[in-house]
Order: sequence, then structure tokens, then C-alpha cells
Amino acid sequence: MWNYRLMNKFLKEFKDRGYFYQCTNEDELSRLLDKKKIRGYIGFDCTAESLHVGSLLQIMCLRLMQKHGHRPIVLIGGGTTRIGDPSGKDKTRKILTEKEINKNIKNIEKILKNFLNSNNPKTKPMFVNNFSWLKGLNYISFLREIGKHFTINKMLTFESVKMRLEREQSLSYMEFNYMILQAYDFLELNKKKNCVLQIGGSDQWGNIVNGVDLIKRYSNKESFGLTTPLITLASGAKMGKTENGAVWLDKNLLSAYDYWQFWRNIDDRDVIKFLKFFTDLGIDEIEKVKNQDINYLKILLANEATSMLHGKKAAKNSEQAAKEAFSGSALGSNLPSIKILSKDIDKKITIIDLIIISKLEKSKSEIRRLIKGKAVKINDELISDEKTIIDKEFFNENYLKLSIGKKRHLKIELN
RNA sequence: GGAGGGGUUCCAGAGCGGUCAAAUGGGGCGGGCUGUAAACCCGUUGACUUCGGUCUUCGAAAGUUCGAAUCUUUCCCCCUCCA
Repeated sequence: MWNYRLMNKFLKEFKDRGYFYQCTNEDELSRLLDKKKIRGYIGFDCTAESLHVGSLLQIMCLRLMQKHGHRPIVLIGGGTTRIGDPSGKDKTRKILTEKEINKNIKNIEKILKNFLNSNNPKTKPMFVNNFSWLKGLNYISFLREIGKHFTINKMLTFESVKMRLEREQSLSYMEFNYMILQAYDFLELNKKKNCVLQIGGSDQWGNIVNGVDLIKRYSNKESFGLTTPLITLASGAKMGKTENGAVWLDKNLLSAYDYWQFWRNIDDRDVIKFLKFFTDLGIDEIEKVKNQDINYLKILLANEATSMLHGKKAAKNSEQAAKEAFSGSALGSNLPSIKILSKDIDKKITIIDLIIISKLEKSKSEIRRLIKGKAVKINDELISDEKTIIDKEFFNENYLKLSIGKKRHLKIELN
């Protein structure tokens, strides 16, 4: 390794932020990046309808490329999703229908566009779908041109394959081919888009190296692979789960307020790490503030992360709403709110019905349990009788604050 | 192809004719402590309920029985060993 100070700026920041795990040829890549602006890609599969925070680190890598003047290519795995990556999986994953895949692709592209800057033509992201070149492959010529570069001997040594074989879990021939297709993707992008770098999670290392090797053998050209570490939480839990399920990077699936709350509730021990990972704050800025009060830092993280996806205003509103919900008794004007019809209130609905209408809970038994456990409050007053009728008396100027536990608050507006 | 083992509630995993809505652990949720953190302590964790109960769950279907997660038959799926 040569001098860290002389390292390419992009690579240096990549490391400083903690994105770096492995590189196929670090020195050479650093030299190349100094010399010119390059194109690099990250692949996203489209098994799910949307992206969640588990993919955020990859997205941050794309943003970092942009920041340093490089052009990111977003590869959507429309073709490979039809196969299924065996990496890290015990079992064959379920295969989706064409319709589902296409729907997922559209949505995932939309989300990525929120994060990436499309104004500068030089760094504007390119979106490609590998189905466009995989679908027309001719089996015989593919085997002759591409297949000959892969030895079974080597493929069998890959972690993803080895694991399946050792545990004697079946690995279908279809899945076995996944790595070849991913390598072929890189080759294709290298040929057609002059893409010389692939970034991915550490579990993708094998697949990435295969691509680099294939390009070397097929075109006798050098290309590079870069992986990011697996994010582990201080608690040991997997990143990205909350009480309501996955933390989606999708305005329709998770509100700005909930997204903000996710970051606000991060484990103390992860805060600095996450500021580096998931905000645009410079490393030096983070260094400057890192000894500040831990709650200040969490709010900073929540604001920065939320701004990136939902905008500055939504982030500020969320902060305000949180302040109101957690510290004061004032009715948070920024709290998530729903409307309720006046005529429904006239029907003498109970607290249980109100919670059902609010969609905070969907099981009446669960609501009864919560009431017994002193969890339900209206306007910060404990409701201890499940038969409490909610009439207009509870509304102050048409508003009412419904709380379940310490963290779930909802403003209900009479309409 | 032959011989065994197994599929249980969110997960892991007990139960093997009534006392089973099903032990225990994890996770989740709620309460306490605090800082919307961690750790710790307590409670809770199928649905509905007029709080008496009622209904639906133990791979699927059929059967035996007053009564089945537990027994029988068929089917589906997984695993282990031998060829």
C-alpha cells in the first residue's frame, strides 16, 4: 500500500466514511481515478417492491461517485432477478412473475432518482436493465464465448456455492449460473458503457471478482471491484427493522416522520458511524461535532438523513413534531394526522373503535391489552376503561391527540 | 431405487388421546428506570366478546373416538443414511 495521503480523493473519502471493505487492485484504481473520471456501477435486484435502508449504503456510494465527478450506472437486475442470487441464501428464493418484476423495477428506479443528482450531465446516473441483454442470449454462443472462461473447479470454490453444497442444500443449475450472468453484466457494461468499476456489498465479492476476471480474459482489459462492509448494529440486530416492519426508502411506504424516528432511535454506539455512512456532512465536520451531546447528534443524524430523502422541510417538520410529541403536552401541529367524520363521533364510538379507525392497531384484542397495560392516552390523559366513549368533549378545537405507548402519536381532526 | 427422521403459533423448539390457544427461549409489544439510547426489572404476545364464554389454529384431506397437535389412511413438502 502506498501513502494514504496521496490516495485518490474519492477513494480516500470512501475509506474515511467506512465504506471500504475490499478492492481488487487498490493502487491501480487510485491511479486511474486520479487520471480521469470514470463510470462505475452497482446492481440492484428487484425482488422487493421497493428499497429499504439495507440498500442505503450502496446508494451512498453512488452519491459519493457523483460528488467526485464520476458517473454512476445503476443496473437494475430485471434479468438476474428471474434467476435468483444464491449468495447468502439457504434456499432457492421464490421466482416472481414478469408483471411483479416490472412493477418493482419502475418503483426502484423512482426511489433511486430521489437520491441521485440528475442535473449535471457529466455525473447524471445512467439506468440500465440487464434483462435487455440477457433476454436475447443464445445459449450455444453464450457457452462458447463466455462459458469457456469459467471453470467449474473455480466456481465450486465460491462461498455461496460451497455453503450450499456443504449443507447439502440443493442448488439448482439455474442459480449456479447466477454468478456467470453477473460477470457477464459487468463485461457488457464495460464494452457498451465503458464502465470500469463495480461496487457491491461484501457478499458480492465473488461475483464481482468473476466480472473483473471475465473482462480480463475476454477483452484483456483491466477493471476494478470495490466492496462495502456488511453493516452490523451495535445491538447485533439486522439493520433496518422497526416495529412496523422494514424501513422503506419510499415516501408511500414510510412517512417522513417515521423515517426521522428511525434515525432518532439509533443505538448510541452507532451514531458517529452512521453520520459518516448516511449523511453528506464532511468528515471534518463530523470530527468537529462528535463530542457534542448524544441526543443532539441523533437529531442531527435524523435531520440529515431525512432531508436527503424527504427534503429539508419534511425533516424540520418531523423534528418539530417529535419535540411536541415527546416533551410538551401541546398538541403537535406537525404530528401525523388523520381526519374523522363528525357523524362517526355522533355514533358514540369507543376508544377501541377510534384506534381501529386510526389504523394504529388492527386487532381489538391487542387494543384491550394495551389499555390494560396503561399504554393508551388521549390528550396525554391515560384511558383505563376500554369502554370509554369518545365524544366531542375530547376534542379541543376539533383536535385530539391519540397516543399509544411512548412513541406512537397521532393527531385526529374532527371533520 | 432402498431404509429411516421430520413438518407445531413471528422464529427456534417442547408436547405425542382429554387438565393444550399449546412448555421454554428469542423476537415483538406495553409498563418501570432513563435520554425517544443501552443494560436491567415487571407484564403481555390467535381472533371476537355482553368478560360468562364463543370461534379459528399444530403441512393438506379423509377417518377412528364422547373427545385429536397427539391414533389410522392417503397426499404434498423437507432432511438423514445406503445404492
